[in-house]
Amino acid sequence: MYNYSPDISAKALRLIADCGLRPSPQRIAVAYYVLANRTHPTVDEIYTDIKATCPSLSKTTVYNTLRALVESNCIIELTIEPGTSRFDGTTSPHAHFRCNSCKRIFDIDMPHIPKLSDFDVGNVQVYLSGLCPCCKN
Amino acid sequence: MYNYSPDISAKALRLIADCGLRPSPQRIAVAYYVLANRTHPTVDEIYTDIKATCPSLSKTTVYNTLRALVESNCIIELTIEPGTSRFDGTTSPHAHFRCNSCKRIFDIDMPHIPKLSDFDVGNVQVYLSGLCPCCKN
DNA sequence: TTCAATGCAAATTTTTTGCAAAGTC
DNA sequence: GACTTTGCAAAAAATTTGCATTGAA
Repeated sequence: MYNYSPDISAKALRLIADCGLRPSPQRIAVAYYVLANRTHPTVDEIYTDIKATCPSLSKTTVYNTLRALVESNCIIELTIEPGTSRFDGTTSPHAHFRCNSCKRIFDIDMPHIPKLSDFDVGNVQVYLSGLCPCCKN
Repeated sequence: MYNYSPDISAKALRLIADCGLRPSPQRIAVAYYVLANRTHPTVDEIYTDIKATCPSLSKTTVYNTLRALVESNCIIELTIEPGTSRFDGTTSPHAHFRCNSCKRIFDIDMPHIPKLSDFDVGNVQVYLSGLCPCCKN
C-alpha cells in the first residue's frame, strides 16, 4: 500500500475493536481506507479502491463494516448527497460544504462558518439526530 | 380534497409559475401536497397519497415536478435519511431533528437549537451548499 | 399542427438479505 | 466442532431514462 501509515493502521485496529468486531484483513482495510482518505468516499469508491489490491473483497463486507463503524460512532455517515451515503473518518465537530458545480465536499471548521467569504453559500441545512422526548424514556 | 385551502392552492400555482412550468393538475397536486403536508414526505408517500384521488398520476411526474421545485428553490430536499429524499415546503431557515428510535423528523427553530433540553441530541450535522471558490467564477 | 407534458416500462443505482463456503478459536 | 466472517447471487428499494401517447396552445 502506498504511503502506509502505522498510526492510521493502529487507529483502524482500535476502531474495529471498539465495534466489538474481530480484526479481519477486510475490516482493517475498510477502516484504514476511511481514516486515510479524507475525500468523503462512497461505498463504491471504498470498494473499488480496496478491491484493486485485495481482489476477494465483497461489497457486502464493505457495507457491513461501514454500518458497524457508523453505529459505534467510530466514523460518520454523510447524507448530504441525495442517493448515496458518504463516509467521514473525522468525528470531531465540523461542517460540510458541497459545491453545486463540481460536487466536491469540503470540510469546514465550525468557527469558520460565519465568515465563509470565499464560498457562495446558497443553502444551509442543520441535521440533528438522537432521541425525541417521546422515545427518550 | 379534505380541508382544501385556497391559500395553499394559490401558493402552489405561484411555485409552479416560478419554475417556469405550466400549471397542469398533476403539478399543482404535487406542489399543493408538499405545501399542505408538513410531514417531510418521501416521493413514495406523495405519489401514493395523490394517486388515491388522481389515479392516472405517474411517479415520473412526481419526480420531475419535485426536481423542478427543488431546483428553483421553491421547496427543500432533505437528505437527513440515508436512502431516500424527503421534501419540505417550508423554506425559511430551520433545522431538522430525526429521532433514531421512531424515525420521525421534527422541525426545530434555529434559535431553539441551543436549548433542546427535551431532546437527547446525539449528532449534529451542518450541511452547506452553493459554489466553492473555484466554481464561483 | 406543433410542442410540451404525461405515463408506462425498462434500465440503473444503491442497499439489503439469504445462504453456502471458508476461516477462526 | 462451534461459531464467526466472507462473498456471491438474488432481492428490494430508489431514481432515471426512453419513448409512445395524450393534451394544450
